[in-house]
This record gives sequence, structure tokens and C-alpha cells, in this order.
Amino acid sequence: MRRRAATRERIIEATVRTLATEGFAAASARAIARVGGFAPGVIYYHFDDREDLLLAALDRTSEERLASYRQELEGVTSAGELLDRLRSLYAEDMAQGHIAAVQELVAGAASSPRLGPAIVERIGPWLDLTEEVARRLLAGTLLEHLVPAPELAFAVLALYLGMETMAHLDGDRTRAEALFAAAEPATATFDTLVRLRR
Amino acid sequence: MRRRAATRERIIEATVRTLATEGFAAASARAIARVGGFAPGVIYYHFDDREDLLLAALDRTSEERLASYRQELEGVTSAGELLDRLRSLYAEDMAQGHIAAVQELVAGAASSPRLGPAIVERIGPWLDLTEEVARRLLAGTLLEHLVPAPELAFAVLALYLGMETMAHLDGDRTRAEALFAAAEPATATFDTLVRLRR
Amino acid sequence: MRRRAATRERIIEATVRTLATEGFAAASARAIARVGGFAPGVIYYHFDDREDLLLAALDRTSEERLASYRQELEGVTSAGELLDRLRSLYAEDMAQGHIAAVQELVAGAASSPRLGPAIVERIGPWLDLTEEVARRLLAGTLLEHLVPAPELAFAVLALYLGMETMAHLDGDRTRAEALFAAAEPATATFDTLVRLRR
Amino acid sequence: MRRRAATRERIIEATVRTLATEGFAAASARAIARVGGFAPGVIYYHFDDREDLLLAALDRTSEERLASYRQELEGVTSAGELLDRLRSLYAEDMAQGHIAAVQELVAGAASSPRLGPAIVERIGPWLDLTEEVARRLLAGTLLEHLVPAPELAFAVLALYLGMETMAHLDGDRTRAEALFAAAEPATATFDTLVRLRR
DNA sequence: CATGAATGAGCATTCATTCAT
DNA sequence: TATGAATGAATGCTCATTCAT
Repeated sequence: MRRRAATRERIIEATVRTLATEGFAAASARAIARVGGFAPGVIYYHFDDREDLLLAALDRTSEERLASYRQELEGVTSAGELLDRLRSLYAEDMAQGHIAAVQELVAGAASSPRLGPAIVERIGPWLDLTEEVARRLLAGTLLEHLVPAPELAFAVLALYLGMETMAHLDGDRTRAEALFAAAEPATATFDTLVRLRR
Repeated sequence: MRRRAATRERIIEATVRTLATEGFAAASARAIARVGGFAPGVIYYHFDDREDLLLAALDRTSEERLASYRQELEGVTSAGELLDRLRSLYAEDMAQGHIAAVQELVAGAASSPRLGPAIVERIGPWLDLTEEVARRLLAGTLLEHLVPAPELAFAVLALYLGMETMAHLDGDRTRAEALFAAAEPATATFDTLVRLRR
Repeated sequence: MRRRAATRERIIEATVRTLATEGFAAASARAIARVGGFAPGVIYYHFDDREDLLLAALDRTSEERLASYRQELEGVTSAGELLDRLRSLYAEDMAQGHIAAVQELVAGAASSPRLGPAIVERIGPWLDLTEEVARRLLAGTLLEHLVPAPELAFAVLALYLGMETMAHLDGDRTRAEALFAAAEPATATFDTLVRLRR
Repeated sequence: MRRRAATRERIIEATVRTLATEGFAAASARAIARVGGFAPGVIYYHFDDREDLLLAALDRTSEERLASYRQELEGVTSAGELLDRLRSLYAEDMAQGHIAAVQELVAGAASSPRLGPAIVERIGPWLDLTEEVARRLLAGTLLEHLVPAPELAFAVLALYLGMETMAHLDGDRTRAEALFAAAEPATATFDTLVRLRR
């Protein structure tokens, strides 16, 4: 009983690792089994099929990262602080390969009708978190009624995803970093205006 | 002479259509041939390999749309007008399926080392156009020195791509439209401020 | 464990048979699978690729026959006896189809850069055996210093290979047999001269 | 009318060249057309199919070389002289690529049931020439009745073919040259014995 | 006669999935 | 439960050959 769950974990972990290092197309049942050190057949004892497994892997990564983001962004009250935190979270994402796995899944989803909607579904909690942070920062500012939080949250996530996609295409991460750097003066101005107003 | 070029066109057109309707992974030589009503072998008579064909399809779509965007955005001077034009261009993109094909290619490129950089290369002219429009709109405003145009252009394209990716994942276009609608008050405010300042 | 090796054997055996009866070019993965009664895919479960399989088939045949030749030629001391033994070995070769398979491989190797050198390598032990027998027979005769053993060995193998090629080209084995018959008086004379000299 | 024959020639010549430089498997209709600078389709106006063309190419090369060999070997009366002439003819063969084309054909014939016998047929005139030279040299010697000329001729051609095959396998021509060198003392001894006897 | 575009069958190889052990 | 051998369909691609122009 216990063992069943443990094996499941091993398979999921191997899948995330394979996605991150080999890519979506190369994350075949055999490749995952090789990475994890188990027989290919065992996968089908724990998961219905490849898609089922990939979604489980996405769940794992998503939950884990969402927890980190939530904790890190909880007490943030200024735009400058937010930018700082996001920057280091993004660096973490990259270092741990989580984001690579997600990006591979999003890209690969194009070729599987079931995967796409399931991925979007899993974006829901991220939208909630983003919206919450946005509301907190905009509260009491001029922008509060000018920029609706749900749409802003969607735009932020889309931007993040698009950035990742672009970086993934040619392996160049410097543009994303340049974007963080370029946003700094704007966040400073924003924070100053907010303080003056209060 | 004539015939050769005509067939090339037929193949490219079938490729764009297959990408848009079936997805990257399903756009196999056979599938494209089926869609276009020709023998699979003919593809290799006109293109070196699958990637060569996919890039040709991307070129076609990209050039065509870039021309439309350039023409439509040429004389735009206010944020409100810009938003309007983008809205209808986006609607066109969707109706014609071009953007779906592009999205599939961008996503699929993850699994092909040659495709990725080639696609990034083709994003260049889009970055230029975006940057140019951004400069024009920001010129003389307070934001001019606060928001560097190149990074802004990159962010805009990333946002657009991310939006498309998300919409493509589950086929829901309403979020993109909601974003356009939500941006309207902000553009109006922007235009008013600019006018006052002048 | 056991099963794996057994299947490997089946595949190799089917390969040798296909080479012998259908020829090099026709020994496609599909053809071999058809002959052996298994799925084409199984080949790639046991061998890296077609060349790997062909070389394995060559190894099997070569080792098996080399053992027979070595055993049969070990105690031979006269030219007449040598001729007799070679004759029956050659008949065996033909009956078992081994030599036909080898001939196909040698011929086909022309079109595969990796196969050629690998085959030459496998000819090494045959050169050694031939040279050893040649030395033994020539020792103490007038020819000993007139005919260098390594070159003689090479010539003998080339003659054997050429004979096989010719026979294989049109399926006529009688010329090879006529050659064996024609060589008999010469070997008898040789043996007589050697005996007189001693 | 004239033109027809001229085109035929061009095609044949392109075929020989393609065989020599690209090999049997790569000598596709398209490759030959590319080498010769004409349309692939034209081949089928002059030849029934690929095999027909390959045989025509073999005919051309064979006739041309046979004429050279015949002329060169006509007045030869000693084994030493014969060896010398053969050596320079062999060098010519190699330099002109004729022998490479023939070897490719012989090797490739394995994969075509019609080609094999047709090639053997074309070896006939070579057997005749070889036999004639052999008879001339052996006439009046002790070997005359010990070694039947037809079988000897066959053995010589088989040796030549085998040598070529082996050299072709790994591109090493030095062994053939070593064989020529090693045969020299034996031919000298042969010539001396013959002279003494007369 | 010649062209060169098109056909369709064939090939090597990979992979998700099944199933006897 | 787990193993890993086997299946069979699919894929990218090449080629001899045909045929409208």
C-alpha cells in the first residue's frame, strides 16, 4: 500500500526530470523509465497513459512552486519588493528546472487535445494568487479602478509564459533578465507616487 | 517553371492549414499531403525536409501578417486608436488561422534544435515594428524615459504570444477579448494625459 | 534473460537466411522480420540498427565456419589432403548457405562506409589460418623462399572470395567444382616432389 | 538520329562516372542525371530501366578495357613481362576509375537477379583472353599438361575480382601491389626454367 | 525527343502500449 | 505488483518510374 505510493512518486519525479532535461518529445515511456531506473511497463500500473503521467508531473511541479511563490509574496507591499522577490523566484525556477518542465509541457500540449485544457485548469490557482497580489498592491492607488485585477492577473501570467516560451526557443535567458532590470525604475516611481498620495 | 511555384504554394498552404487545425505533432508529411490532396513524396521534391517546409510556412504567414500589421499601425498616434486596430487585427488573425499555425510552430519548435533559433530570427522584424510604434506613442510623454522601448517591445510580443498560447491550449478566446476590453479605460486615460501635457 | 538471448538468436538466424536467399539489398528489416516470423520492431530492441545486425550475423557465420575450417585443416600435411578437405568444406558452405550470406555482405558493404572496414577486420583470423596452413605445407620445399606466406594467404582468400562472387552472380557452382578437380593433378605432383626431396 | 546516339553516350558516360565516384547504391537515376547534366526522365527514353542502363555502362567499360588489355598482352612471351604489363594495366584501371565502376556493379548485382547473370556473361571475352595468354605462356613447359588453361583462366579472373573486392572494402590498395611485388621472384624462376628447358 | 513534376511504394527507425512470466 | 520482451502502427524520407507539357 505504502509501496504503491512510493513507486508513484519515483515515476513522477523521473518524469519531471526527464521533461526538464530531455524535452517533451523525448520524454517517452522508455526514456522516463531509463532515467528513473525502473521498467517501462510499471508506468502503466500507476497511470492510465502517457498524458495521465505528464499531468501528474505537472501537478507536482505546479503545487510545489505555487507554495513557494505564495509564501514569498505573502507580505509584499511595494512594487519594488515584488520585483525583487519575483526575480529571485524566477532564478530559482530556472535553477531547479521546474520551469523548463512546465514550458515543455505547455509546448507539447499542442499535440494532445486532452493535455491543453488540463494545463489551463492548473493555471487557475496561479491566477488567483496573482490577482490577490495585484489587488493588494493597487489598493488605494489611482490605478485601482483603472486596471481590473482579474484581467491584469491574466496578462501577467501570459507575459510570464510568453517570456519563457521565447527564452526556450533559443536558450537565451538574458532578455528576461533585461526585462526585470528595465522594470526597476518604473516600480520605484510607482512606489514613490503611492507614498506621496498616502 | 510556373507549375513548380504553384505546387510549392499548394504545399505551403496545406501546411499552414494542417498546423492550424491538427497541431504541430500531427502535421506529419503524410497528414499535410492528405490535407493538400497530393502525394507525400512531392513535399521532398520541393523542400529539403519537414523543418524546411515548416519554416517556409512560417515565413509565408509571418510576412503576410507583418505587412498587414505594418500598414494598419502606420499612422496610429493615440493609444485608443492603437488598441482598436490591434483588436481587429487580432480578430483577423484568429479568423484566418494564421496565428494558430504560428503558435503551433513556436510550441513545437521546442523539440527541434534547428527550428527554435530560426523562429526567433523571424521574430526580429516584429520586434522592430513593435518598438517603432512604442517609441512613437511614448514620445514626449512622462513614460518616455521611464520605459525603455526595446524591453517594452519584447514584453508586448511575449504578452501577445503568451495570450495566444493560453487561448490555444483550451480554445477559449474570451479571455483575450476581455483583456482588450479591460485595457480601454487605461488607454483613454493615457491619451487624455498626453493631450493635457501638450 | 534466457528469452532475450533466444530471440537474438532467432533474429540473427533469420538475417543469415534472408541474406542467403534474398540478397543484401533485399535484406531489409521488414524482410528479415517476415522470414523470421516476428515484428520488425523487435530487431531494434536487440540491435542498434541494420548494420549492427548484419555484423552480428557475419560474426556468427564467420566464427562458426572458422572453427570448422580450423579443426578440419589442423592435421593436414599434404596438398592432396588439403584439397580434399577444402572441397568438402566448400560443399558444406554451400549447403548451409553461410557462404552465400557472407558473399552478400561483402558485396553489399560497398554501399555502407561502416560495414566495409568491419568486414575486413573479420577477415583477419581467416588470413591467419590460411597463412599458418600455407607455411606448414611449404616448409622444407623449394617454394618456401619463393612464395611469401602472407601474400599467398591474401591471394588464396581473394581467389576464394572471387570464386564465390562469380558463382553467386549467376548461381553456377560447377566452375568452382571444376577448379577443384583441375587442381588435383597439380597437388599430386607437388606431394610427389616433396616426398622425393625428403 | 545522330543525336539519339550522342545522348545515349552522354548517359552511359555519366553512369560510369557516377558508379565510380558515388557507388552502386547512390547511382540512382536522379544522381546520374545530375552528374550528366540532363533530366532524369531522358534515361527512360534510351533505356528500359536502371538495370538496362547499368549493363550498358558495364558493356562500355568492359569493351574499352578489354581492347587495352588485348593490345598490351598480345606479344607477351615471358611471365616477367606479363607481370609488368599487368601491373601497369592495373594502375591504369585504378586511375581511370573503370575498375571501381565494375566492382560497384559486381557488388550491387547481388541485389538484382537480372544483373548477375548478365555480368557473368560479359566476363566471357575476358576468360577467352586470359586463356589464350595462359596457353601461350605454358606452351612447351612442364605445366602445360598439369594445369588446364580454362580453369586457370577462371582462377586468374576470380583472383583479380576477389583482390578488387577486398581492396574496395576498406580502400586499401597496398595489398594488391604487395601481391604483384611478391609474384616477381616466382615469375623470374619460371622464365629461367623455361629457357633452360629450351 | 526532352523535360521535370508527380506518384506511390518502400525503407530504417521509434514509440506507446500490452502481456506472459 | 513488477518486469521487460514483443507488437504494430506511424514517421521522415528516397527512389524508380511515368507522363503531361
